[in-house]
Amino acid sequence: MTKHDIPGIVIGRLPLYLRAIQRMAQEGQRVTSSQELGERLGVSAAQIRKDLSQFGEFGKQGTGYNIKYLSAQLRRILNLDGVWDMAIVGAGDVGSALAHYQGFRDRGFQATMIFDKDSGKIGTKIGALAVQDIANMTEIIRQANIKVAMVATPADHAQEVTDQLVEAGVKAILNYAPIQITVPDDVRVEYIDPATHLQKMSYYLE
Amino acid sequence: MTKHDIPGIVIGRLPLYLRAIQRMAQEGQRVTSSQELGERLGVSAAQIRKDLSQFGEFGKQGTGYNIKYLSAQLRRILNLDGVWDMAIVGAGDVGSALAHYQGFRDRGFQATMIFDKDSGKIGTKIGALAVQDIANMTEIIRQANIKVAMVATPADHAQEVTDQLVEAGVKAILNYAPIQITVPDDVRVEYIDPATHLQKMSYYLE
DNA sequence: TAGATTGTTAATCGATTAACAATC
DNA sequence: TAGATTGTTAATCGATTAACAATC
Repeated sequence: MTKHDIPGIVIGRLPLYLRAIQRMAQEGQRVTSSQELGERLGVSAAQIRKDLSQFGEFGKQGTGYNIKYLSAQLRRILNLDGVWDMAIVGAGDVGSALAHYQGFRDRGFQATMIFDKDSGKIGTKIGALAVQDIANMTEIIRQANIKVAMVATPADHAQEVTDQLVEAGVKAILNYAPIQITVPDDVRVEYIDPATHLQKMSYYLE
Repeated sequence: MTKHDIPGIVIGRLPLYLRAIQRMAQEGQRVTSSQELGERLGVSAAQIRKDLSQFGEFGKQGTGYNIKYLSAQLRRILNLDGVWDMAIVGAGDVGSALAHYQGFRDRGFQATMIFDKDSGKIGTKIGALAVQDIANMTEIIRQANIKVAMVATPADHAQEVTDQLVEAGVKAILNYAPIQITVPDDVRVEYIDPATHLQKMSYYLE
């Protein structure tokens, strides 16, 4: 089984399944079914069973899925057994909010460094992180063996910063800049752009 | 033509097309083709032509699409001719970053109010906005005829806050809380959860 | 006119769902 | 045992792509 045997659209749903069952666990629930999970998430029970069956047999006929077990399996599949260190590029409002955000840790990630090019910001602290000079970024990231980064610069610097991250060995980039960026085949990019989400919805307004 | 004749997946791509051609316009370009646009966005030329053809004929054989014209048409289709006022719920780091964010305006939205329940925050200013008491939210939003809101509360308050927004007449919600929320059929919800994006990518790491 | 590119149809591809035997 | 629910297959549904006549 290579990574590419499984459609990306299936992989994209696994984190949603994980989030939902972790919440169920928090609420003290021990077992769930594809039906219950599907209702919570607004997807069909058949789809959940089919998705999970791509990776193994995690349920039991008649009773459903043990939540702790399924949670552990999903974390294993998604490479979330440890915690991935992340770099943040850009110490504006978005980068700052990301540096403060406490929610990553429980879900397998933590920001360990933040970079900016503004000399007025370099050296200041954002939460627990001191802003570092972007001029040294490539070397520092490579040294620390960081594989995950979040880009929170203005659009017109995003590609340049991305090139440096790739050069430094980063393999997964979460891009907050409202622009498409180009990377080699072995690097993944995901996008977060609130305005595009809002525009999707405004179509249906009025 | 009702709104539901056109697949949501097509609507979801229009903002990306718009973003790309607005950038082209900014760079002084006057005309583009489905091929060029597709290369920029990593989608096929055929898909772009097919998507656009759902709404009309915007191009010219032999030459392509006039950027200003296509941009205006997309804005019209997406209901972006004016500026939609938005409410922000939750004045933590995320709400605060959203309140400061200058990028919405050019893309058809602006935050005009922010609410929190913390009496220590109520009355303080975040950018141009004074934090208001969430206890008065429903009334204030209804009064102002606000149709769009962003939820930036902790997960365990997101549903409660959503119910109030719906009650106040909001029809589009961008939810930053890492939890699925339930709304009536005539209300749209989009989700932003950086951790799920990161988890999608970690599957491919190592 | 020759070259380029659209809008659209038909073919292909892929994803979702329904159904059910297996079995806890 | 009877009831419930899985994992999986086949059928359905929907989205993408290829191809090309129309035409700028």
